[in-house]
Amino acid sequence: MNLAKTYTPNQYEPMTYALWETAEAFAPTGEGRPYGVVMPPPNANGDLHIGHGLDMTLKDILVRHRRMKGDDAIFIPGADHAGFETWVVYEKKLTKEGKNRFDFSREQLYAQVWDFVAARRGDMELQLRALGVGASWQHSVFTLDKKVIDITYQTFEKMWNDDLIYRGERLVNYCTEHQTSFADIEVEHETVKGKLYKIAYPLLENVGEIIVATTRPETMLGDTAIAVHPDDKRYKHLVGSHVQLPLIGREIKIIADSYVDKDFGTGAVKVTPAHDPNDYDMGQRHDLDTIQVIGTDGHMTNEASQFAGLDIATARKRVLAALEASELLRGEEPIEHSVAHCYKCKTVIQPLLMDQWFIRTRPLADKAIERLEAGEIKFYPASKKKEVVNYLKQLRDWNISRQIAWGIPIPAFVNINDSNDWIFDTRVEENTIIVNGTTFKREEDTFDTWFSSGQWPYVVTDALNEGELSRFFPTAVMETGSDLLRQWVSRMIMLSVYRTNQVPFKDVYFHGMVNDEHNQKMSKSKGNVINPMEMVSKYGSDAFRMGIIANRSPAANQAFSPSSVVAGRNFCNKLWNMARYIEGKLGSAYKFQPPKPKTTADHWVISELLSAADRVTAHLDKYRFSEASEVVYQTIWTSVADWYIEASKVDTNPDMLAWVLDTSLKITHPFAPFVTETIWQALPWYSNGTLLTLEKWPKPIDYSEISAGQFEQLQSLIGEIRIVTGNMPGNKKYTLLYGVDTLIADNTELITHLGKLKGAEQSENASGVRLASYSREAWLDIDKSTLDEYSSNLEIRLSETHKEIKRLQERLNTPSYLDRAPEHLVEETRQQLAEKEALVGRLQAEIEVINH
RNA sequence: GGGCGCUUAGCUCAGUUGGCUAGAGCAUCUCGUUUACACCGAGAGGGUCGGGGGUUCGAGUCCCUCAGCGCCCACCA
Repeated sequence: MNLAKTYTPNQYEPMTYALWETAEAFAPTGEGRPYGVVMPPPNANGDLHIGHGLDMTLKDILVRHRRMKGDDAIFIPGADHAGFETWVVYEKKLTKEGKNRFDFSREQLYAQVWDFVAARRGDMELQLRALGVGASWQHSVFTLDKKVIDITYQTFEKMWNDDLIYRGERLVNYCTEHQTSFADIEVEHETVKGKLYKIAYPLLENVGEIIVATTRPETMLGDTAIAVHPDDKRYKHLVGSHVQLPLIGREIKIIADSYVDKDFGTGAVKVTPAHDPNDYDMGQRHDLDTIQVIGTDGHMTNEASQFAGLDIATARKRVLAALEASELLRGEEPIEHSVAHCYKCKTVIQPLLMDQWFIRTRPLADKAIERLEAGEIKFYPASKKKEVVNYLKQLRDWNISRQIAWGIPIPAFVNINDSNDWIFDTRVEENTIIVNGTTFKREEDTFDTWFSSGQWPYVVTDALNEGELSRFFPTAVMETGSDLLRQWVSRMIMLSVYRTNQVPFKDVYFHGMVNDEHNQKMSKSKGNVINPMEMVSKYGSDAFRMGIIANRSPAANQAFSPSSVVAGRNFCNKLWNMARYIEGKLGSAYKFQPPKPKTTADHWVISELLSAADRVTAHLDKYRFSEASEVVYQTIWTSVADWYIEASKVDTNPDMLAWVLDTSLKITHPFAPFVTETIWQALPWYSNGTLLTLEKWPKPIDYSEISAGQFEQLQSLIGEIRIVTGNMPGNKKYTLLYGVDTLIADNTELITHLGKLKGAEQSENASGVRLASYSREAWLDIDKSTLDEYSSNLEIRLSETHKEIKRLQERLNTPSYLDRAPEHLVEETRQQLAEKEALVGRLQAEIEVINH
């Protein structure tokens, strides 16, 4: 025997993967319809989390299935430099070593992080292999590979020339902790409890004061106006006059702007264009000065006069104290409001005025919306399409500058004598360049990671250069987490339409978040994080794969249930043992031959397996992963193991057994690649130097539907026998007695075995329990003492059957049902009624026999 | 403030365009060690599909409404 008693995954998985990899089994063949899937590149510096486990499994199932169906299939892997994410990790490391980013040049930092990531990248890739991800490793792309940078630069240049890029001073989201700006989407808004302070500003031309309300008193130092609503009667007469800015003494104007809400606070608002987006907009409208009082280090600037150098929190306290001392603080009240935070360190985001690079998104978004509305991409679930469109409709310009070293440098240089004179140039390794006699200095910032990742599908397939993999663009499907809908998917669509005039993928499937087993979000602080690699080493990769896709629907945040992984583990063992049984029956000298079905079970199992193969394909083509794996699980366990293998013990057909296992392995392979390949390799009549993963999906073979139907009749007879004898104590065995019945007569051994009977005999005058659900005559020779218990059971069945008959009759007596329901349903109802009526007859006869 | 989604067996969830006795895994109970498998086999119990109303011949499925829960978006100082 080549197969051990129990399947121990850890023992086989690495070897099996090595076999695939050595054979380059996951490289595209160039034959068949191209089916390309790109991997959302995992962070090269990180470990895979449970979400990756789901994400990778889903894509791997699709690709393996399509490959077996004969497509030219490829799963293109990648690794992400994860700009900001990795930068944060590396900066922590520097801090631990007592250093900081200012100790090094940009080049030095870049080189250090490169080495840091290179050392870790292999771990992530090993973990992907452990999950059984069948990726074409020779085509792996790192997000800082030359070809990625080249295309990113091309796109930037094209946008520059198309006037889609601009550099400008704008209010950006800035994290003073990480000292970099963020795109709007990278900022988390959180409702916090704060205070609304009321501050009096003395009027200059008039007597009295005007009171404003603010949650950020320290920014008053940078106020350049007071705004009121133009229709506000309370203040109308003051518009155009001036107030004196407390603590600073600056004279500022009162302006009218319809942005102001008359009913909020005092109806008057201080305007700080340098530190608030709305104020910035008002500043633009009214041509106000911008005075920056908070610096990029999170401390007050020199503009803050006596508060200069203080951090924000201290400045706030001091400002409030100073106002109080001047008797200008007119109260405070608690308020709940939404505040932007850094998604990584939770520091409050400062809106700061900075020179940054922006993409004009409107033209890009509009084109993307056109394509989406034309239905060029199918969304699973469909509701997500609206979400993307809505997002694109309100999208504002995209800040792509990041003040970190770990990323793709922005290829732009500025004239050292004219800060508005920028040129595009890719010589980013130079600090300065001379063009036409003028010296230009390099931009220090790098690109937002999502600017390059947003180009991923056409970059990795070399679609712009008509490379080796360009036939896979647009890719077949993008499968990713619904959290990336805006951040990534929307940008891929925009950028792809812009660069290639094509949508980047035909389908998008979103999976949801994987929560813990009590449906709580996994988090380090809660301590409920489940590590996929631990699950893999405990239960096996296949078990994990089957467990994590079970009972899951698209885009829903759902619990991870370890019991499903246990079920997956048990399933793998079941399959393994089925193979062991068949191995024992066939022997190692067996030569594979096309099967000739003989028994009813043979015909039936062919029909079951072929139907399962079709249903799996139909489900997977619609991304119904749970349903597809459910078909495999039930077919293998119930139809094949419980029915067919048991039946085959009575009448063994070696070629059938070999075909049944062959087909079972094939339909299971996309879901549980390791155990199926391991079995395939262990059985010489299959492997013979081949790989299961490169085998084709099962093809139909001939069988008789009539014979298959006869097996179903036998199943219902056996089912009835089991119902009668199922819960009876002891080992007493009964004999089946039957009338003239060739089906039973031809299958007495089968019925005896599966029904655990003493035997089956033909009898003219049978007595005992008549098996009511079998349409012809069959009895069990049950003795009087057990009959009584059974007869109460019969009464229940009789009354239930009467109820069903009543229901069916009511339906058939409803004229509108007969008129409006489809013909075949009405016919079905009639047949059911006839069957139930016949059953009632048999049940009544049985009860009479027992009672006499 | 806006948008989306969820509520089905003790637990975690399926249920494809409305079709008739609502399914799975795990858990529970009974019986069973038949030489592939106790990570097993056979059988059983358990749900008025969150409440209410409507459309329809027919509703877990479509519509309205109420209640509870969750997620996402958002520049009210």
